[in-house]
Amino acid sequence: MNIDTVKYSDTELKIKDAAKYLFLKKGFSATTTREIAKESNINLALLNYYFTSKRKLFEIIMLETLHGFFSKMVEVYNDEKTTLEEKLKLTSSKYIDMMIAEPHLPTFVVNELKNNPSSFLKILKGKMIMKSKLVDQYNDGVKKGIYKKMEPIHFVINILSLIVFPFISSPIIIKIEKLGKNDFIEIMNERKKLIPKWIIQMIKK
Amino acid sequence: MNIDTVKYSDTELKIKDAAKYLFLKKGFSATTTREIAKESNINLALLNYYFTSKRKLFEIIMLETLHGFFSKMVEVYNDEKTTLEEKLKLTSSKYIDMMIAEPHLPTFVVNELKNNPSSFLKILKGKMIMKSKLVDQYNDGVKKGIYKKMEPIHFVINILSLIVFPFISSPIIIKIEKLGKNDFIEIMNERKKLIPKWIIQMIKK
DNA sequence: TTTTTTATTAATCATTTGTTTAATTCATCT
DNA sequence: AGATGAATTAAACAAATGATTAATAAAAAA
Repeated sequence: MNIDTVKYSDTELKIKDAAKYLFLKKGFSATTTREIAKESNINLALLNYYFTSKRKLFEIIMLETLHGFFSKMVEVYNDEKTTLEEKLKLTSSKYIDMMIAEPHLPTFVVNELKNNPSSFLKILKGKMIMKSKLVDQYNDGVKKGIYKKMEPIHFVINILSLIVFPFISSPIIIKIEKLGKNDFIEIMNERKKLIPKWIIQMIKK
Repeated sequence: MNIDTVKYSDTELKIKDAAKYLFLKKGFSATTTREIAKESNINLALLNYYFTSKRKLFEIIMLETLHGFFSKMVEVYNDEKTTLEEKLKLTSSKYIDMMIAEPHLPTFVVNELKNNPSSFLKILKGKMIMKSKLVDQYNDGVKKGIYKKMEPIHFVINILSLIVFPFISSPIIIKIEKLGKNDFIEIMNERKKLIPKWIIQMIKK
């Protein structure tokens, strides 16, 4: 059964939404089943009735969330029609929007992959990042002599770092700069245009 | 009482070490007092005898850890004698070494600052990052026309992103590239030299 | 040595927490 | 309407967990 096509009843969706909200915000251990029940306005027993256990419910949410997070990236990275620079603009823009909308997403993803790295494989079966069109295009640029040669892994790491890390460290940034939430969002929106430029400068000869 | 000069007895140190190990690895909620007792070979009651509560113990470890993490950065950033480029090399090198030695450190720091952002202020009283010598030197470069103008906050964010994020996402990198632990460390060591170059390229006109 | 304070231990308490049970309500089908 | 199965509920269970107690051992002070 495909992860996108699973159908859920009304109550199941209420539970899942509340659970996702809490799991993303506080993590697995710090979230109690009673909290989930309260947040979703359902009876405590329904959680186990529909999802068997807290752990199972968590697993479902985790896989869905990770899938959503990475599939978007892979889509953009493997687009045959766009140039390298366009791909950079698209990923920056899409991911920054995504994380503005769901601020707890990046820390959740990072924590879960730390606790359960192999779940990553379930998500990315066949979907390649290191053999993506983006990496091809970078390698082509190296051959043509317009880009500096470096291990493609650094190239990919750097893109993700510049996009994702500011959100992971948002509390620090907000404190250091004494920002409001909207100030922070504005700065992140600036980065949509800046990151592609920076990356290009980093690799250009 | 200064955070560096607090003295602890033998038993207290055993408890603190075990607790730090577990808290960094699994976080506050997922760590039980019985685990800490077992890991440190002390009687369960001694935890409360010396540290009153699990929460108090955690607070102590969190503050010490955050302090250690940021004070090193501030030191380097405010050194009057080193150039901007030297500061970049030094931070990259120091931080990458630090995180190779303590792989759980960055996620812990990030999670704790998310859960308790104001603890950051207790740590950084008076220690400035945005008004550091590093930022001064960058601004000077802009005035002299050798560096591109951008908000200094981006400059600081980018440095930290390139240094820290790869460690936070190490499980992903290891899976994607099918690396062993030592391969990963090698790649991170490469970055000690690369990151300063990248940053310079990003800001140079 | 005797006394007093400190450190350590095993046992226990009181909550919390994940899960289950048994009863009840609701919807669907005949 | 009555029967059948699914959905929902309140109550309870069992295990885990943070914390405390009261007794003992060790160390320090007298």
